[in-house]
Amino acid sequence: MAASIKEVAQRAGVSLGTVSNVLNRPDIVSPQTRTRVLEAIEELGFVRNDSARQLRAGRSRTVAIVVLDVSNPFFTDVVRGAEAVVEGAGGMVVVCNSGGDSAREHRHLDVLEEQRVQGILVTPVSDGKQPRLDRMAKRGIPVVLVDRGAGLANQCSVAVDDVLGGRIAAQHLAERGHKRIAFVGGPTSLRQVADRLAGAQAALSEQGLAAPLVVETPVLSVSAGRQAADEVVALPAARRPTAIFCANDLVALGVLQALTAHGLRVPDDIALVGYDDIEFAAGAAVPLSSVRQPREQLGRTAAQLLLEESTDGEHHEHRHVVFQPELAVRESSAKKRRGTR
Amino acid sequence: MAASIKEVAQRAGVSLGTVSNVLNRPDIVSPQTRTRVLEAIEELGFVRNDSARQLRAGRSRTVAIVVLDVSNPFFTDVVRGAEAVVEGAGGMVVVCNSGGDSAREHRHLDVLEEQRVQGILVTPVSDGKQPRLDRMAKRGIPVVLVDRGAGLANQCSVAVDDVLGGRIAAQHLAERGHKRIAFVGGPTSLRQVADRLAGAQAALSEQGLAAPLVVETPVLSVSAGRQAADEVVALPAARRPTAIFCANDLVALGVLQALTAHGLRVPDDIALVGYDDIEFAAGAAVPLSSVRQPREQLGRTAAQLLLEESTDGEHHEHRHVVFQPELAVRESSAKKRRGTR
DNA sequence: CTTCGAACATGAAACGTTTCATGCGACGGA
DNA sequence: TCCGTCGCATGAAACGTTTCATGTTCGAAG
Repeated sequence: MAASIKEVAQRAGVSLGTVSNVLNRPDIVSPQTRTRVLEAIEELGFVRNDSARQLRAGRSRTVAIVVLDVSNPFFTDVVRGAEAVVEGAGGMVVVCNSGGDSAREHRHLDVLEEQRVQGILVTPVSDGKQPRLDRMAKRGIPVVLVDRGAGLANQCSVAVDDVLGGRIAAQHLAERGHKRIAFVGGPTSLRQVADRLAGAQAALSEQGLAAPLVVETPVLSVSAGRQAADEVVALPAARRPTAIFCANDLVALGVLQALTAHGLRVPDDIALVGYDDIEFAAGAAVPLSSVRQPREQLGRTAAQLLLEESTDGEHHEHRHVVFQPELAVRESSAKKRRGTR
Repeated sequence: MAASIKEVAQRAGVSLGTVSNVLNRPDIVSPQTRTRVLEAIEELGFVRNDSARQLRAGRSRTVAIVVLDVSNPFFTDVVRGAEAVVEGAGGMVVVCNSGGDSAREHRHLDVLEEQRVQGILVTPVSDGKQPRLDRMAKRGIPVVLVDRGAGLANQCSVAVDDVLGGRIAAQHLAERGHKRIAFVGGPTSLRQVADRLAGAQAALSEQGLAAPLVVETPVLSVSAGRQAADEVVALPAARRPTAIFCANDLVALGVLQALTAHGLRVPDDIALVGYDDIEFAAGAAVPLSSVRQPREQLGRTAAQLLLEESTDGEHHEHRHVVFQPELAVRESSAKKRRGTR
């Protein structure tokens, strides 16, 4: 069905090698032959067979990114960043979705390995050691870890400093004059949640403030946030926090809704800071202050590291890049707290 | 670097063809030879070269999906649906992101064609005729259009009936006793918006109700919704609608925020229905009624049509499947309007 | 003891490229 | 006139599989 180089050669009345030259080094073939070949290609609707090309060449121009969840805006932004870099370098990105399922991740990696992709950006499902990935690294397939396992020896990695993020948020609230601050989010078994909490605790203790009241939620969702806020509201006024730092914007939105429903005003009665700066944070009823991660940047850098490693080959020095989050200050934490308490 | 079948054969002391048999039809090779080969594979860390396999076999087990926007939950759900079906059939899905950019779409399709993928699910950037896609169809690459161009002759397609969606929403509000209903959304040059509006208009006219007040927005966003709601609120009470149907949930959320800010209660003063049933619709301050599209189903069906076409080959009858949206009724439109006016 | 078939294993051909050493004119300089 | 070069085209080899017609061996049936 599909025409091959051979048929093109025949039709153009040239040899097979010449057609290949037209395709790959058009400058070394005479203009007239070239146009003749190009015409033949056009007429036959010839499309290069990438399998054959790759088989011969040994290398591919495809970079894969295996994400935990295609529907998570964090990853989609990372993907966009990676695309920008890879396409800029003439390559192509394919996105694979592990969906947090270890078996699917495994299957994806298998296939990608068989495809001999140029390299893989991956946020592995499990956080620990990765013999699988080590093996690939050893085999010469560049792997860059995204938002995971900074510090492993066999791969480059990019990540965002969640401890710092928690610190920034808490510091901001402290500067605004808040003394009783709560942390809402969970489960703390998630590294991200634990880090953000740790950062907040550290910042508060440095400022000489009391440790935050921690309201742990089972998941990071709007409704979990609402329930947690109900608990907070139920506290006697004297012990009620004047500010809440949420582990994530979904939780923060839930908290915001519940507070509003109870007649408490944000930020006057209780200030609020979220995390992730999702699209809805700025669009919330009270625009939400939120810790922003440089998501596209993360993807761009990951892709750059990958391409570097791909070029360097053998003697590549693995690097671990850690980005700093920053705070987007909006109305939910805008005002200075007047007076003490 | 990477071991080949030949080396495996050598190490296992068998012929090259036998190794291939172990890989592809393990049953026809004796257990002892098989284990010997498998051991060799293990020891050498052999990984099949898919390029060679595909070159020889001529066909691929990869299905591509080219989406308009990876960060749009609509598409990510479609992707998940397609993945379920394709992986169930032993294939693999790769996701490509055109980002609404025609040139990128083109490049993606080029590459996919070169890769000889099994088929392509695509929501083309431009809505009209697609000589490009026709060409692929002619060449025998199955293409299924997603949410576009139902009615074109050369491809299968799946879509959701937006006219019906608009109709359902308006009907629901009419049943709740609303007489003055507004439509907020735009630009109406978007087919989706126009269809939803048309459906709403049809339903209202059938019910003998006045045509809806149309507040056109420049885009479908939260802030556009807020602005539109400001306009509505500014109307004299006698002309103010008692219900608003929004072209999309983002707009509806904006409207909800603005109404609340103006002291109007939802649904008591004004009822609200959105479209898309995004995750935040149920989690909004007032849980939002919304027209839900069967997004995963869309992806599943698209993938099924693709696989069918792939199997049928020549004499395949293109099909156009249109799904019906349904209304998720929540608090924002829950109550019956008491009395007339 | 021969013959047949079953059960496996074998090796060469083919898939469509890219690459590279080689061929072939023509042209300019000695 | 001859040689060296330059510019371009050529064709065969190689990439790693799968497939298929062809061996080979062994045991059972005649």
